[in-house]
Amino acid sequence: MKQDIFQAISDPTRRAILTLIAIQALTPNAMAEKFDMTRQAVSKHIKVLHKCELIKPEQRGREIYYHFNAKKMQEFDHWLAQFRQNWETQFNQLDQLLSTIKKQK
Amino acid sequence: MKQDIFQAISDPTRRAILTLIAIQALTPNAMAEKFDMTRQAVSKHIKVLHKCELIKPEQRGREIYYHFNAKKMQEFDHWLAQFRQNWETQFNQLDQLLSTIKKQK
DNA sequence: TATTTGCGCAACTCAAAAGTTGCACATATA
DNA sequence: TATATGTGCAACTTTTGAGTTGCGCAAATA
Repeated sequence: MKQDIFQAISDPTRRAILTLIAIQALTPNAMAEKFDMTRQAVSKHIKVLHKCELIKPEQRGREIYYHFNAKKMQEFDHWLAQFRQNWETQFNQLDQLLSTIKKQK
Repeated sequence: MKQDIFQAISDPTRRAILTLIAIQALTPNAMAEKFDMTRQAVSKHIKVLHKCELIKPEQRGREIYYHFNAKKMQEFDHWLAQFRQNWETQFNQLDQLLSTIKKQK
């Protein structure tokens, strides 16, 4: 199994988990109650998120609270940076204009 | 097949395609030359990217130039926005402090 | 100590997705 | 017109991943 952050967020359940624990750390059982699936299924999603370090466990007795890891989430932000100029400047429109000119000649 | 931008971005080849065409529109053949796989395999990735509108085709004779659609990529940026406060403020540290206090009592 | 509870791990099933080969079709070019 | 080229589509195989059931272990509780 890959442990890639992009693969990790491709699943809707895992994105929901991240949204939940970004507000408050939760245990696997607490998460499972929110979704219509078994604890083990949620546990598998946690495993994926943990492997790629998007979440961090904190053991408290027999319970494990999973925390959101903002630092890792920033990697998405960095990856997106390469595309920012494509929407922050008129680059796109310029590109399209050039294409139109090429087509016409 | 889903046509979800998160699912589309989860594949490394598709991310590479996006990086390539964000700079310059390319034909499927031109893309396939960059990767160690058949044209048909690349074509399938293009189909996924096209379905979720991360890329836009432009027919020129028998060739098809695929353009990067920055507008769609912004949806990813917007999703990420919900987590920005988690790294832009001291929210995390505060959360950890509260947890520590809870543990101690 | 015995029982309950919270959790992770392993084996399994089933569905989805990645990649291949082969084909059809339209546009170029000889 | 005949041939080469660029592309998409369909059928197929193989791999991956989501979800289930069953188990074992450690911590809490009676």
